[in-house]
Amino acid sequence: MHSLTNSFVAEKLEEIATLMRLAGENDFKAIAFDRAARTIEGLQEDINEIIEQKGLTDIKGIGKSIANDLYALAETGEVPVLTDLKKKVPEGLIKWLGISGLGPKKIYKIHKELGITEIDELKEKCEDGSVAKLSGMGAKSAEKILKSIEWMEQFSERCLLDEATEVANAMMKSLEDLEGVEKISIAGSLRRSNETIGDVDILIAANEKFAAPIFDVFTNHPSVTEILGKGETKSSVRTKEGRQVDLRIVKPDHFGAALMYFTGSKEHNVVMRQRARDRNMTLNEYGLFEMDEKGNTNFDKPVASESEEIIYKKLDLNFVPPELREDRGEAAFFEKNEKADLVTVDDIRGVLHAHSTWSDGKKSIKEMADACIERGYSYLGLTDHSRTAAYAGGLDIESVQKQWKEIDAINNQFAKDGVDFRVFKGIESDILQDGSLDYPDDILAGFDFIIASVHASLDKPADKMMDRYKRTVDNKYTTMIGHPTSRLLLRRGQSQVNVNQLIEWAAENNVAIEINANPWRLDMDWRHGQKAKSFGLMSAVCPDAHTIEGIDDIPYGVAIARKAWFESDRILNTKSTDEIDRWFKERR
DNA sequence: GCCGTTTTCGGCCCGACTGTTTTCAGTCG
Repeated sequence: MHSLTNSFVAEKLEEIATLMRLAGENDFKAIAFDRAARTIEGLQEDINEIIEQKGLTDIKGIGKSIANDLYALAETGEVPVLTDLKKKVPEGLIKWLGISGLGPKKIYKIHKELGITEIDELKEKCEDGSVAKLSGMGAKSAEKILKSIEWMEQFSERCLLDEATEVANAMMKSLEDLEGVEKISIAGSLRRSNETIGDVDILIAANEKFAAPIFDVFTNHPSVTEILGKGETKSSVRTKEGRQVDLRIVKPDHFGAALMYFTGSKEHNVVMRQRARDRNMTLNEYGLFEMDEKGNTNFDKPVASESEEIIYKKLDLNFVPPELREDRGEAAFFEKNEKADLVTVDDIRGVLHAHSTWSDGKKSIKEMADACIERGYSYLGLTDHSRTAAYAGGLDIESVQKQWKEIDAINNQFAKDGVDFRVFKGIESDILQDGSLDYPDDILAGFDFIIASVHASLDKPADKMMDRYKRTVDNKYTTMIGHPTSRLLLRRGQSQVNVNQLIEWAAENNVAIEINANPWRLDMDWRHGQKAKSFGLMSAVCPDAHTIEGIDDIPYGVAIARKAWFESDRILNTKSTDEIDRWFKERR
């Protein structure tokens, strides 16, 4: 039997869905695989156990056929249906999906009729007019494809949360005070705080007569390099960063419905529309409308439309925070509960996980501490690299002891000056090959807290990786696990880690798992939030700061913590200095 | 491919926009 991780299985199912679409199969079939992928990704139980107990078909969305595919995957390491699809659909075509304006149907058609599989070939066929000659295509389509390929070659399809936030804020600033703008909001995946963002969506409530001048300001914004489309209700631009920004202007009466609609997620919207239908109503971007027995709808008089709160209310739900709109149990939760008490940026009282010039940080301990004070934080949990991380200037035992003296001196000086601030002695200890920490016990005992992170041998198979983590979590000196999967978004995949299992072990041992707030990481992944919640797992929003600016990544981590359903009392660095000091001491 | 107190077969959420079309398919949120 092959040991699998839930995310690996989800990836396979997603791959099948993508290839099915490209192969021109019934789209509903592909949707079924997509659904199954998402379900397994969000599953709290270990997929291996479910497979062992032959319990896959008990899961909603997984029938006989997909179950058998997964039993085969566990037994042989391969899914027959995927192997077949790979023979049928050339790998090169998957990249074509990134070309805007090209979907699976057209890709399949072009591939079949022109016999090409690579983007370079597609470019040629667009240039020589072959693509334009195909039925349903034309000169404009070919030109659009060429432009989109050009863009793809220059920029990546998606960007990190910090870049999207900056692009959006710059645009919002130039729009929010314009005449006629009654309401303005970011929508889409950025409002939901996804870890990576494709397009930036902005929604404005304004009366029609103001729309044209607002769109003019938008398309003439200094950061705009290309206008992709300009209509009466929607315009799209490309910025110099390579991001697409969509602006929609709706009537003030429709703002709530439109905001809900454009915030998504698609999956959340589907559930909300289904909910509307169950109540003899229909929901679209203009509002929630009554349906009579014959299924006719009176679109002139919405039941609700002006605010999200009232629409949710009419659907018998309390307000669902945007971060949670992913169809992962939010409907069931907000049917019963008024709110989820999610952690906020203002709740964060201290900075845990930061580096100094002692290892690979750019600033001294004192400079980092001062920067924390300036930002209103009460403590700094300093965690330079441990000795095995030689590439990052990891500290040998002698250096550790010297650093402790420096920290003591700094804390004493703060006390003398009447500054209410404390530097905690921490370390980001490498998790060694065998799962042990990087110093002997007598040294480990001298730290206030220890973050244990994997920095080497990232490609070990899942069971080896989990053996390592088991030993680390069992070590009484481990306070927290750092960036559990070692992923770098858009750059490097994740290690084979059974995060569900890790959460159980950590919660049982009173070990926290950090949410690394660096936009490249945002690891642990928010998709494990429900599991973490049900086991009462503690976390901390950690900037992993190597510079002063790095501290300011904390809001991205808070966004992910919210998306992972963390209340403030399960986030360590919402505690006061005394409280967290006590927690560090008492947890052992 | 999945699912079911309207269904074991026939649906599967909804609308705008675009480019190609004389009525619509494909794409995109």
